Amino acid sequence: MTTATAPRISFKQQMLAAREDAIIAGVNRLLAEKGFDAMTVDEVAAAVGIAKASLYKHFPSKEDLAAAAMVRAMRRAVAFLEQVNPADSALQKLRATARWTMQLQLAGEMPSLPSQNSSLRATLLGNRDYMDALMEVSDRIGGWIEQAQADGAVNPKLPAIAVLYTLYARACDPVLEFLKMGGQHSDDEIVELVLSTCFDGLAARAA
Amino acid sequence: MTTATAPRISFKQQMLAAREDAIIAGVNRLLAEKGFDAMTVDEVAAAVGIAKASLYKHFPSKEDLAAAAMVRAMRRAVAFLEQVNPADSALQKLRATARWTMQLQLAGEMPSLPSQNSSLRATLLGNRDYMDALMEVSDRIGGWIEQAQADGAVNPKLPAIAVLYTLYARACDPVLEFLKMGGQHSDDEIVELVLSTCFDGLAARAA
DNA sequence: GTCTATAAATAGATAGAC
DNA sequence: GTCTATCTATTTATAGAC
Repeated sequence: MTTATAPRISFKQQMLAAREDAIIAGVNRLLAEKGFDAMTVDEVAAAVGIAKASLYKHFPSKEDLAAAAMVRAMRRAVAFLEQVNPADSALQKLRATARWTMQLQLAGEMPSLPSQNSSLRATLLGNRDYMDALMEVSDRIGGWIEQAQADGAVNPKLPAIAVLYTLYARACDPVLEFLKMGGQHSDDEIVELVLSTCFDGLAARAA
Repeated sequence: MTTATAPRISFKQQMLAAREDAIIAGVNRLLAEKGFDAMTVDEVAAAVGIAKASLYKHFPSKEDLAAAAMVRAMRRAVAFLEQVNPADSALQKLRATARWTMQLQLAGEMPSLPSQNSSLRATLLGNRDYMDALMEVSDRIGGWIEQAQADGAVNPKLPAIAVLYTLYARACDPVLEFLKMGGQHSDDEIVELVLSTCFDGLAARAA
């Protein structure tokens, strides 16, 4: 068989994958720092230490570049959700997930949501990998939300979809950046403060 | 005296002000729709129905254009705060204010916060009119927050500045847009849902 | 695949006639 | 002040040598 040649191919592929990982990591950081519109391909090339033309050998356009970063971010989210302690309550799982996203944001690694009329949005809606990962994330978190509502840990009167959107929005909450800039609190304190305020709001019973 | 000529001058000035108001209104809407980076001066000119060069007779740069819109938005906020019912409790005043900002956002008239590393940010920090209005807004709301905490209507253990930032952030909360896109709720329902969730979180006592 | 050099398109800003 | 036409710089994207 070809057992002797397989490692060579795999090695090349690993090198390629490693290079592309470095590119995507740079894109991810720039997306978190300044957003898609303000990010330039030149900056990406400079950040990775590669020529701009080489970037275009890997990704056909700026939007595909950003989409690749968003796909990686989504898959990392799936990977996080898969390793959450199954013994935890649904509420604990939700809190752990929200905490993770907030820590990511404070670390400057959370690409901003394409909530605006960005050209990136249409690209993502047509990206199978992204949409699949997004669905996987939404399904898992959605299940926990329903369970938490059944437990009475989250207000059952809230539409589950509204709770899901709220958790997505908190992952990009500018309050984190504001408080960090204030310099009065540690990152952990900021996260716990926003986390508590968020979940206290979700837990409240209707009057 | 010149009482006879004064109306003519005033009329011209009114025309000028009206034109500039139209420009700023267009900028405000575009800022709300796509943000500063994605907004182009050509779009502004097209929206107002004026030549691009004419725009530059009124405002020296794109950033000054956006800054003018942000100043108007801030002054409108001051005007709103000044007409809030003084008989209301501090909590009611805060709720009314947050409700107003959310309604503005759903109406597509809330310019996004310059929270990112936008070049607009430095411009605003150096803009006296903007900073004055921002301080006025922060002082008024900050006073209500402290009063609401004294009343026990807002958790006194939360730093007042964190509450203030939270209210600013809710004015741009993408949850509103998400829920609106879902099409399951009216604008009023969306506002009340997010508003309640927000203030329930702020009201909760520490364990 | 990576590079340098360059094309092609766009955006911010200006010139100059009216 | 408003317009058309243009400039200049930037940006996305590509050509072609190695």
